[in-house]
Order: sequence, then C-alpha cells, then structure tokens
Amino acid sequence: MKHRIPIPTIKRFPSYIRLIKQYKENGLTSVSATTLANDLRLNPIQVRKDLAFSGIEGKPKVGFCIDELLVALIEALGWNNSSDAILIGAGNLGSALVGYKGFENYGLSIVAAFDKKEEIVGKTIGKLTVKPLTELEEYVLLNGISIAILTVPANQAQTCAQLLVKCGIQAIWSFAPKDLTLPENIAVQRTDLATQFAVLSAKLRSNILKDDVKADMDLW
Amino acid sequence: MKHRIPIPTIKRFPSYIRLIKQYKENGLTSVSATTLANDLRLNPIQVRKDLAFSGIEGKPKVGFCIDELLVALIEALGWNNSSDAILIGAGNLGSALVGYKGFENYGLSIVAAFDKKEEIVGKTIGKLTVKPLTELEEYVLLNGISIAILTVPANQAQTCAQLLVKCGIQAIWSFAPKDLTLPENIAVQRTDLATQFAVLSAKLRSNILKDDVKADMDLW
DNA sequence: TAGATTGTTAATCGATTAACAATC
DNA sequence: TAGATTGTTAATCGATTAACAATC
Repeated sequence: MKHRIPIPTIKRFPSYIRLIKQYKENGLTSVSATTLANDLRLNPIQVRKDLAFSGIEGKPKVGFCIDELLVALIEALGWNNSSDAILIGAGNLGSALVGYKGFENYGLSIVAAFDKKEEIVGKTIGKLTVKPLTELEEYVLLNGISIAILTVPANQAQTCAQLLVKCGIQAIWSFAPKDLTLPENIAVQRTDLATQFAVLSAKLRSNILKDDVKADMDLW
Repeated sequence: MKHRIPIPTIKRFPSYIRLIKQYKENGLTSVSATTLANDLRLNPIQVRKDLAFSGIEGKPKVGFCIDELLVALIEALGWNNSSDAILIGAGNLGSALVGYKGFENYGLSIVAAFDKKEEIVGKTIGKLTVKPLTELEEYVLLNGISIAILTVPANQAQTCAQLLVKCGIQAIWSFAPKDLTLPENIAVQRTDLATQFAVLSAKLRSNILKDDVKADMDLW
C-alpha cells in the first residue's frame, strides 16, 4: 500500500464506504470504479486513483472485490478497531453528538461527557452521566483515552484544548467556532459551522450571479 | 473587487472575521496581514492574497483598516443581509442547531422547523413549534425561503432534498451522512460527520506513524 | 476475440509559496 | 531616511484530469 494518503482522498473514502456497503446489501460482490464514479458524480480516473490507496487491485472488465475493498478502506481510516472518545461541553450540540447513533459505523464511541457548569454535571444524556471537569485528567489517564470531542463555547475552547493536551489527549475534534493553537503533534480537526455556512453562502451567491448573467444573456 | 473567490479562501474568511472582531474589541483600528497570519498560523502571503479578494487596499507599514475590512469580508460572504432558513428533521441534531445562538453572527436565522414524525410535530424547540412536512411547500412559497438545513436520517435525505428543490429552495445545508444528487443550480453544502472524523482519524494515524518513526530513529 | 476496465505515465489546473519592486 | 508592509509577478507544489498500454 502506498502511503501518505492525500486529505482530499481521505475525505472521499467515507462516501465510497457507504456506497459499497449498499451495493453489498443489494447482493453485489464486485464493483467498478466507473460505477462508483457515476453514482457519486466523480471523475472515474479520480476514483481509480483513490482506490489505489486502499492497496486493493481491481480486475479489468470486472472491477474490485467488494469485501476486500470495504475492509481495506475501513482499515485505511483506522475505523476497524473502535476507539473511545470523551466529550467536553454537554450543551445542546454536545448532547446531540452523544445521542448520535451513527458514530459506531466509524468505530467511534463516546464513553464519557464532561462539563464545567454545576447545573449540567450529574445530568443524564443518553447512557452517560455528565461528569465534572475536575475528574477529566484521572479519567483520561485511567482509561487511556486519546480522542476528545470539544463542544464548549468559543471563549473556552483554547483553555479547554490545552487542558486536554495536558491530560494526554492526542486528537481533538473541535466544534467550537475558534481557531486553536496547539502543539504540532496533536491532531486537530475543526468542524466549524461558520466555515461550512460560508461555503454554502458563497455557492448560493455565485449561483445567483450565474443566473443573473444567464438572465442578462437571455435578453439578447 | 476580483471575482470568483476560491473556496479555500472563502473557508478562511470566517477566521479572519472572528479575529478582526477581537482586535476591534481591543481597540485597534488597523491590522496587518502579518499579524493575522501569525495569530492564525498561516502564511502571510496567503493572508494578503486572501484579503485582496475583499477589495480593500492596505497601507504599507500600517496594514488594513479594521472597519473597512470587516464590512468587506462580511459582504463577500453575503452575511450582511440576514437570510431566513428552514430546518427539516427536528431530531437530536436538528434541535441542537435550532438552539444554536451563533448563527446570528452569520446572518442566518432558522425561522421554522419541520418533521415527518407525528410524535415530533407540535413539539417546541427553542422559539419554534415543529410543523408537519405537509406544510413545507406553502411555507417556503409564502415566506420566500431559499435556504434549508437538512437534518434527517440518511435514508430520507435524497427524497427530502428533492422535495425541497421542488418547493423552490435554492441552497441546502445537509448534515445527513449521504451524498445527494441534485440539479446543478442548487447550492449544496454537506457537513458530514463521517468525513470530518475520517480526516481526524487520518491525522491521528499519521501522527502516530511519525512518532513511531521518530522512536525508531531515537534507537540509533 | 472485442471491449470494458484497470493502472501508469504525462499534461493540466489551481492554490500556495517565493521573490521583489513600490510605498507609506 | 530606514524598514516594515503592501501588491504583483514568477516558481513551486499537489491534486485533478487526460492519454494510453495492459489485461481479463
């Protein structure tokens, strides 16, 4: 298997996995890059290149063995061995994520939730009882947790993240609308609603512009 | 102002906006690209190029006028005139989004929530009462809504999205773990937790690999 | 066999980074 | 003035797309 899989490729892997699972449910045993590309509206060459990173070889005229491919893609993401994560900040969004069923598909399991606020500590969300932040360090150490999900307000995000790093957390998935400054060896993924919405806004705008141009042209 | 702002640039705009707002609160009136770059850990040349898309000119040795820059960046994203959005799927995540305070900063306001399930319709989340999906079309038409937030289960996402398009929605922000196939003139933004987590997983993995290599090298 | 599909090598495209003159 | 910072033009880098031989 080639190494250093490009991030854009990584981002397409979940889509491949989902689609291939569907094919499998429909009783198929192999799939071609062309089919995947058609269904996902991607360039077939791109799909072939992406799949090459799985290390699986396809057969001309047939495609790829679905079972092999599925295993390889899931392994490439590290989703085969499930990992435990803790969540910090049990507000609206935090609670929603704790309750989200889909994570098990990615080998992610939220095993504890923490919050600073007294009125939230002790509350039950899903199967978890919210713990006070004071118990964070001990919990992380005792349970060998390496992934944290950060759903605290923006103004607490940096402090919280530093606390997590101090406790030995290696990967932080932050939903706070804030850019974090952390040591390089910490994996950080920001899921920022502002950024996401910015892209949607821009697309909407440019579509409107395009339509306007078209409307103008129609006048001619 | 140059046009067709690249997506990577668009994605950095919210970070600039947030940071510049902070500077402003601290009483500053101008800011240099270099400062922004330092605080965000970005390349200063990149920041300068990005800011050029705002149409604002800076002054050598001084930087950019904070007020001008803020307005221009917000306008570039279309966040100046606030837009009303509806939300489809008032489950865990949907409810959390309805309750999310931050959207007003982006000129986004969720004005109605819809759901198919009888047991959810009529429930109150935040200031909204969940409406039945049957009222969707009328509401969209009557209120001239162009943006929809989609928080339904994956298996309903495609059908739902098509319904939205039929009602005249022009932009869909989908949180469903599903790739949607929609007409080209519809702006779609997928905020897919699977994709986000895939990237985090990959970063974590490569960090571990790096550490392992380093550990191996330390043996020499 | 014929033709679809693979994998690889080369060309293109777009974003990032570098170099540097202009200027406050 | 000196030096920091701007804006622009050129070089680099990485991902996407194209071209094409290999193969089932």
